[in-house]
Amino acid sequence: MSFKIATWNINSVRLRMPIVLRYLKSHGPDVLCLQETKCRDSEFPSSDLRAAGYEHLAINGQKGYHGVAIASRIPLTKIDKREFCQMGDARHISATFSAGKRDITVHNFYVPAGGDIADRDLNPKFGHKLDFLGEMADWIAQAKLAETNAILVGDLNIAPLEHDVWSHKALVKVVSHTPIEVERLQKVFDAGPWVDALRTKIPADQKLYTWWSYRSPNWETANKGRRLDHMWISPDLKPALQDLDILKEARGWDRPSDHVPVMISLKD
DNA sequence: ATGGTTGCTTGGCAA
Repeated sequence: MSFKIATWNINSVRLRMPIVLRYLKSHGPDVLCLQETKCRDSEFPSSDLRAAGYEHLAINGQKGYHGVAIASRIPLTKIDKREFCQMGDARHISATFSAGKRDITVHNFYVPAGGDIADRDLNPKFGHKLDFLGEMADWIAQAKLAETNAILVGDLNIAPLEHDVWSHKALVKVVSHTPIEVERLQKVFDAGPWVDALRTKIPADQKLYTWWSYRSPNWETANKGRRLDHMWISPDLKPALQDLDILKEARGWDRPSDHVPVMISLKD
């Protein structure tokens, strides 16, 4: 027996319902975490997800921007949302579910993208991103979130390793891959400490991407991707980690998100 | 070096 959990920045859940349902049908995650749903809770396509067998929903949305949600085949309890940086943004939701003998809590995050200029004095959005990561690290450490039976997923908007981007040299000053962001993300990681599920399965010396910009019409041949989406697990879950599936093919689906779904399976 | 595209909305951000 194993269970599957996936994360996907969907860039408007209402617009993407055809491909969400396609993914659920073809890959059957037990739990799907979405980011950038971009709609109010009342506008969330709950009935379509329920009809597809994902009856248990945890939604934290807002009009037009951000928004996170968890759709699950198995019951969700202890649904909780946390606000960061007193911005009122919908960027986190958590829930607990039973997987075999374990009760696992998943934290679903959408970290601020941070704007275009990697300087907090010139660009408040970059400062917000750094502050958000600081609050994440403090909370994870204080609440001991990663001690046991915990998973952190989401669009963290940072590609930390050299081979998480198509060219380390070309992107080292580009927001998402700058040393200060990588350092802040590392503090969030160490606050667990977490285990990087993707890099446990695919070594750090291999290129690995989950996002390809819309601004490249030939995204597939150019392949200038970045690994912005992450799945971290508490150390006790590492022996249970089975498979990893990064569905690059979904970037080529009709009216795609610029991110692709990432799924791990864990034996229970 | 710059601009490239998409979504939410319909002018201009945000990503």
